[in-house]
Amino acid sequence: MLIGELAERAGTSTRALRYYETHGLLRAARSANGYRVYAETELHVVREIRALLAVGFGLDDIRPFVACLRAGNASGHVCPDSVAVLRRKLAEVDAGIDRLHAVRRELRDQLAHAITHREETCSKLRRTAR
Amino acid sequence: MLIGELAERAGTSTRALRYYETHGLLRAARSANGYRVYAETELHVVREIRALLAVGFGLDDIRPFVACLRAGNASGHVCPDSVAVLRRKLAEVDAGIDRLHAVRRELRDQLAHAITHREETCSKLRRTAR
DNA sequence: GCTTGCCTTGACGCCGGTGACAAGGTCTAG
DNA sequence: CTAGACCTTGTCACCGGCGTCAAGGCAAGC
Repeated sequence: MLIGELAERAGTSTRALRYYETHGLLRAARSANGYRVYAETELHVVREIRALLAVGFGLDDIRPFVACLRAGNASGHVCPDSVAVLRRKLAEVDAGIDRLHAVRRELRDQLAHAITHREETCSKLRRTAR
Repeated sequence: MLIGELAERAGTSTRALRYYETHGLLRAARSANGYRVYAETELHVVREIRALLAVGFGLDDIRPFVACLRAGNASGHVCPDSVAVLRRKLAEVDAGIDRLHAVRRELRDQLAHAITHREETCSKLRRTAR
């Protein structure tokens, strides 16, 4: 399987595949003419990568999952390193949610304040605008 | 007030202030030698900018708030354009929270699945690891 | 042999808000 | 006169996951 076919089957671009390779996530043999030749299993690897990227993982986070797949597991999630990353990401997501809630509160307060004081303050603005 | 003093009083860097100026947020007169000379009011502008950046706004989002301040309002939040941005940002934050919740659910499920299948699948990994 | 379509590496662009550095002008105190 | 503490513009670097173009090699059908 050449890079174009893999890209199409995985629903991504050749550029992305080469990028994953330079970052140690994908493996390819080389044919006599220098073309990358992929094993069938790499398709699963690429799909794992894409799925995790879509969830918001970085390439570094994904590395353990790929290693887990290569170790012969049906899922990349079952190895200790993967689980550790999953836990860490879960904590990060929780932190992100908290932060967004704080921002949301502040935005709502500012919005409420803005609407309350709209009459008095914007009368001045309306006068200057005309 | 020169740029160094404004930077220190606002708790930021001269680099940032020049950046804000190139993006149309800050205004400065020039003295005979070419130095930027800031009016006292620019301090409030810079503080508004920093506060909004800290909440997660981009410079483009901040522009209406600065305009609102310059129009003579005590707060940059009270003008229609600012309120529109606040509403939009609030919606964005809500969307972000929803997305993170979805991610969180998925992570939790994958984590649960990984732990459930740890025994059967990782026995193979442990054997290869040794 | 020519075209077409695949493949290769290399390198720049993006987005946003700076940090950091270069090479110079200016002002003030000693 | 000089040191040093300001100021100026301009440029590169960063982060991440690619898109995109450049310039070229290789395979296959006509």
